[in-house]
Amino acid sequence: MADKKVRTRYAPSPTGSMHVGNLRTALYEFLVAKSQGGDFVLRIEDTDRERYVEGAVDIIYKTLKEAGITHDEGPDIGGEHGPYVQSERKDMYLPYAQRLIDEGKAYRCFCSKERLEGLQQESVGGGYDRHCRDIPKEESDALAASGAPFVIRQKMPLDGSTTFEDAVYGSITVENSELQDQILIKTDGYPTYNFANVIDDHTMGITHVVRGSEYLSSTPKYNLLYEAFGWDIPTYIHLPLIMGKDEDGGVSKLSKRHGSTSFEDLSREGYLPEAIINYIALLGWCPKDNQEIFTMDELIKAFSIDGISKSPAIFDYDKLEWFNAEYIKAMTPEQFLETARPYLTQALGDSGLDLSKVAAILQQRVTVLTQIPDMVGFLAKQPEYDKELFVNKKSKTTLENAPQLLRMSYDALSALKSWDHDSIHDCLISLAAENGLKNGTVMWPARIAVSGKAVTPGGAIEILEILGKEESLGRMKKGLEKLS
RNA sequence: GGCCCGGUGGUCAAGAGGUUAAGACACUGCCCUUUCAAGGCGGUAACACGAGUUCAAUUCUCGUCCGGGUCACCA
Repeated sequence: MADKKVRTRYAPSPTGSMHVGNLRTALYEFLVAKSQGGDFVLRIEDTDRERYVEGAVDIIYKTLKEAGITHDEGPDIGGEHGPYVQSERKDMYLPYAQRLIDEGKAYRCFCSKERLEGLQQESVGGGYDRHCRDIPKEESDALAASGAPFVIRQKMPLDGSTTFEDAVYGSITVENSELQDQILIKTDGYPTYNFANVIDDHTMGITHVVRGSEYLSSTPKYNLLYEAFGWDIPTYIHLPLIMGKDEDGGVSKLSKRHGSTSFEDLSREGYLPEAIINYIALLGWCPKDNQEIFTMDELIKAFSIDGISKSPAIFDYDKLEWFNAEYIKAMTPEQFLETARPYLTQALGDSGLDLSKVAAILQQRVTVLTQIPDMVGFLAKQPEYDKELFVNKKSKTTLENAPQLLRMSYDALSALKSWDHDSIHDCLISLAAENGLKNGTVMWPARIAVSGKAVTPGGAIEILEILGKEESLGRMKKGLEKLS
């Protein structure tokens, strides 16, 4: 068999923001294709007009773009297999369903929703009873012609079993008796997801179907459809689910109640796209050499299907945060300044402070961008603080010695001609040396006075420098007053 | 409930019939230090259980238990 070019597709429904589970599926589909020199296709599945959300398609484009997952074909860029929006393909599906009816592999079902609901209530897990499966052709045609609403169902085999191969889970067999006569075309004329999926995947030449393992049990239904049409069955790659921790300690498929689970949310909360992608790439897949940090190109090179695991993975915000911090630390100072700028501006406004200096003390300490305003707010406006802050055991400072120490620093700094990092540093360090004190003993009171916080990004020297001489001395003076 | 899938530290995970059962996150100890971080060096912690196969099973088989998924005119 000649090697066909690998083609995968990401087929989201425009129903809102992009969940990390979907994002991860998109990523893997992209990686499956790209790691084998194939194409990655974007297809919008909007057959459910009731759940359609305005603007959701744009979110998909935006998310994919920010995540660095680029498609080769799609609604926005076209391609040879269009249209790429299911609603625009609507007319394609009915003929296929009709063909199955003509071949006796499908039939019209005229049952009302009420009847079907009744069936479900009668027996637990009991589904459709194939009531319309054997309506004679003439009768069916006449009913349809009379305008009676109907759906089209596929005739499932009554006995035997269906087996399929999954690239991750291996061989899976399901008894056909478990399968219902699935609906292909809904009353509104639209195809069901399952049906449209098969038709689209086939007509778009998709070779590898990558999706979450929640589809594992419905895969036989897909295969029966491929078989009914006599089409080649694609390679199935089912992905282990991403789970979230429930409040009661249990776990379940990751969803909104587990917190921020969409790319948008995470991004808004200060996680970098690269970090999100890197993290979810490793949720369910492991490289041969255990590398942790990956660029997208590296992922493409390292990715292989046999590294995909079978067991579900719990989404771990701690690890995501670690990745985020790694990416932040790896930025150039300029890059970090730019990504931090909105947050810095939010906290510091037009305080006139040198943002690049502020960014510099932040870069090694920030793990999530949204922490920034809280971390630097004290620079713009000193918070109220308790004089107890001047007490620090490790630095050997007490309420008794703090006034003198602070006074000492104040005088020395006042005399300083140039106000830059080195000058301040030398000034305070030599002050400590001359008085036989630990550096920390001198630095602690100064830092507290100037910041009003027990914990700050950067030490006394950095904060003094950023604040400038006038503001620094002003704050120190207030500190002295507070101590007296 | 039926069916399907899974089960290595708290989390992500590598692994192989014989290993001191990797690594990362988290937690934690020490060092460094101008607070906090970052960085460096350590530490605690795992093969769900019971049979079987085998000289040898965490690894293969079966059962049990536990967990998850799925059973729509949703996707």
